[in-house]
Amino acid sequence: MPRIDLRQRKSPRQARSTDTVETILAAAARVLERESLAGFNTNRVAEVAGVSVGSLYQYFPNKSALVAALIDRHESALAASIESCVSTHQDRSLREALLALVDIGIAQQYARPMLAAALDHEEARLPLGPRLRDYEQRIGAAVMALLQRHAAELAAPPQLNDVQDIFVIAKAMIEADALAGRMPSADLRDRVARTLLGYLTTRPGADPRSASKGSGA
Amino acid sequence: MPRIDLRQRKSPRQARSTDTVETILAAAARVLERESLAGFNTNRVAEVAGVSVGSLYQYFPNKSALVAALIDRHESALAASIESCVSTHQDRSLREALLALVDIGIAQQYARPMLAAALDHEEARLPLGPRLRDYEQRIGAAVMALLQRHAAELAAPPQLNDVQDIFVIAKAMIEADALAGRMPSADLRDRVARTLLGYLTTRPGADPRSASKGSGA
DNA sequence: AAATGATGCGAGCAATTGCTCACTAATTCA
DNA sequence: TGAATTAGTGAGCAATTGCTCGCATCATTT
Repeated sequence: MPRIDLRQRKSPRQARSTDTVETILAAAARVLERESLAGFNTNRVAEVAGVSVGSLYQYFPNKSALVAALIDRHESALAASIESCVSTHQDRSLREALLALVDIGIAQQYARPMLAAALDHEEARLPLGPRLRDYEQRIGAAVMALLQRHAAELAAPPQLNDVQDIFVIAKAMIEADALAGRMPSADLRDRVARTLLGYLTTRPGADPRSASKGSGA
Repeated sequence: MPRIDLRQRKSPRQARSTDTVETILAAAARVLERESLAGFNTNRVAEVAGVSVGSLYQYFPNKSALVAALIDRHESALAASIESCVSTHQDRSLREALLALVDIGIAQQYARPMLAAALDHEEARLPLGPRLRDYEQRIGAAVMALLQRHAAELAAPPQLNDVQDIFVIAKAMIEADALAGRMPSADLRDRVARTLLGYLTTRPGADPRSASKGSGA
């Protein structure tokens, strides 16, 4: 399984090749969301794109690079949305800002649930380049800024840990909802926001009993 | 891609064939956790098991059925653990019971993180049979019983929704932690328990502002 | 118009895959 | 003992896969 190299093979110099790359990526997304990873192969992508395999391999060195490009776009768009959202909701309450962030996640997941899930899974297994790290860092910074702006309402000063937890919790709840039904549950955004708020505003040792026990079965 | 049938092809009648099935399943688990789904193929599984492909296909009708069997065992064990845990912690505090449940999840995820993640992913895509539904139902009933025992401490009477959310949240947080590092973070169980408690004991409309808005971007 | 390069094509190779089938070996039963 | 049943084998087929390469077609520059 030669899954090592990642970068785009060649940059399109003419307008029509840019279109080709775009068509290929769109087709890749469609194949990935319809057939999942099992049916995702370069021949099929080329066929759906109405392009020859040769053209595909002119711009992407291998199959993984195609997926990587998809992930890159997805993550880039997410980072931009979140940064914009955080700055737009600067003087809103923490709850409102969180709700807005949750809405972004819902929009991303519900737009193409299968695609999002597939990309998510591949993201964990692929050797993500510095670009991806950068997006994640930007997202982390934006959310951290939001938390610091509302530090007074928090149970503890915001840590990097908190940002990651928030992200994981929201993503999981939304993904579960998205994979279960075609439409988002009516109370999804409130449930997620409530969970996040509970996480952020509850003191570490809320319950007096068994506060410092460590060994369990 | 003929991925339709699922059931075991033949039941072992002699002792040695039982061993063979066991060996095959163990090898399947090892291959799945080491090579992920990409490198998971029946020839490789048979090779690792030290058995011929023919023997493999005598008990499992196809590749998917192998994975399904793995999922079945995994889920069965989880259901048993949870039922046992809930009944063991009958007269403990809600927090202690939740911590114990979280410990079960941590144990399952950290024992074989890659395997757990792979099975998790396949579980969503495979046509899970009635057996799986049964396990999930048992888990749901056990957790629901726990919640009802502590209904007084809850913000609202426990719903099926709550059980699912709890499950999703805990699983996601643990999985994220497991995929990040080799050892569980020191504060993982507390963070998860805190999140779950926050979820359960926070009133739906905690923040007075923007309680009943539905449409967002 | 001619030269140069960028873009696109698609047959098809080498490798891998899921899986079958004709067969042998072990076990159980009579 | 010897048939009948169960278990195990592995070469290899048919299909699919990722990917290359020689060649045709376009666009741009001179």
